[in-house]
Amino acid sequence: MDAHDILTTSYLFRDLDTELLDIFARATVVKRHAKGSLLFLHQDEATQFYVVGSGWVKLFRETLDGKEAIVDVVNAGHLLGETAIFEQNHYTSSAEIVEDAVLASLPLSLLQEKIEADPKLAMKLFTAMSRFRRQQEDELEHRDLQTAPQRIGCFLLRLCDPNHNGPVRLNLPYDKMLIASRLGMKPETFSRALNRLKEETQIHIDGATIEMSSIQQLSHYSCSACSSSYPCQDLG
Amino acid sequence: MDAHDILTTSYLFRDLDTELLDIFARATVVKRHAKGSLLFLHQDEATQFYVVGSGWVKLFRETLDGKEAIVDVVNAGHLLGETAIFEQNHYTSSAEIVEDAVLASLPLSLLQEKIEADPKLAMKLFTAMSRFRRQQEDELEHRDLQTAPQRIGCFLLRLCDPNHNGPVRLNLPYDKMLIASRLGMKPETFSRALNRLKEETQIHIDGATIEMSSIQQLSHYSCSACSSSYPCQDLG
DNA sequence: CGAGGGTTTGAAGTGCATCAAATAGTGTGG
DNA sequence: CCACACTATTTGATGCACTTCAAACCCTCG
Repeated sequence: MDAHDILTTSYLFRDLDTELLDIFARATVVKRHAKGSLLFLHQDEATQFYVVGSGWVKLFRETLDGKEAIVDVVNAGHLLGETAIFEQNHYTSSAEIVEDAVLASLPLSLLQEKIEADPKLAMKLFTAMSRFRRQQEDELEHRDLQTAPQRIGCFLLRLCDPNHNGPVRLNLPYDKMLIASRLGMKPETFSRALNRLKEETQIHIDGATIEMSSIQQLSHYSCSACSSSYPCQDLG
Repeated sequence: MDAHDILTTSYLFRDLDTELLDIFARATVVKRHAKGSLLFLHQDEATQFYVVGSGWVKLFRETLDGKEAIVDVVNAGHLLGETAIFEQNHYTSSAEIVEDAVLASLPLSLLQEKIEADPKLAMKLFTAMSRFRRQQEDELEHRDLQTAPQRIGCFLLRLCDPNHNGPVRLNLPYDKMLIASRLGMKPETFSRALNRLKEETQIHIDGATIEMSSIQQLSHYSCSACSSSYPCQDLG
């Protein structure tokens, strides 16, 4: 995958004028990152932002007493660190590679310059930020109103293609431990909640493989405790 | 308070070119809203956005089974409904007046038109969105990592002037019931947590009045369980 | 004064966390 | 290919924080 390919997986760079896209592509460095490596730290000085080409990256913050809160876990097509533009060039969270990843890195200064010059690009970044904001609101609502098994159900639904009909079979995208903290629970709770979900919805779970006879089986269970109805995820 | 006055309480319109500000001011309608009235509903078609001149407005969402999650409770200087621009002109939450309010209302179409034309205005909106996004991240972290009394302490700290030295005396800005759900807890829990906070920090509470000998008294207690150190709030 | 909501208090329940230990998986060197 | 070391996951027992349900108290406002 070259710079072009990775950039255009992100909404921000899709459908951009060829010249502008080329400018970004030429300023891009594509690099492989091993699982476990740290990309940047909360409150570090920021010069680069990233587009995920493949793999998974965890965004998190730590308190003084060593506890960590996960902000998000993202994969291909997502932006990392771009918000530092609006925060005096400091990252707003730490980022760690949790599954071997290929990342495109670009200078923040270039993004800053171009969004000020190109309203179309600015609107795209607005859309991306807005989408993330909405996701955060959903997340907050879920923590308030959904039970642990419902949150897992919701997480699984977001892995599905909402237009798919009939039986679904899917794999958990990363460690159960990580999914647990992504959903704001402990590994033990996750394990038990998954069992409860299995009992209460009749879906089939074997290790990291999930099978269900239909999406409705889950959405009925999880989405009743949410203000938006399925599919609630970002499309496109 | 006329349109100009209200608009310039918001970061979005402050330091704007006089001509542009005038265009917005002429399109503004200022209206008084009584406590209890609904401003708009989640997923309603949106044509207007608002700037709060005075009073308090609750942003919330409801699930099918009647539970509600509070997104935010805002006062003077805050924007309402402006994000509908990026959501196909639909509001992303409901809004209810919780303390008699004066609101300036403006057409979304005008905002849309002007941010596409004026990069400076666009950058201001970016800053406002970014600030809100950060606040949401903090909120999520707090729900994860802080206890109920710590969250109340954090809430109180955000009502203080961080540069103030010595004894502080302040009033709760709205109903305890509402503060409770703003912080994601039940009224009973709030009441008990407030007592616990009193015991554990030696601050003085009488009805809606809070007194403490210094800000440190609280920040030491609440901010130890948070990734950002006091003052964590948005300045300016 | 009395009605009605806001607030507090008490008693009991629920869900998730914690601590501890067993089990399953994975990768390593022999 | 096996045994070991190490990590991920599961299970059990117990504890704590917040919720729920119920009732009292308080405050305000007609």
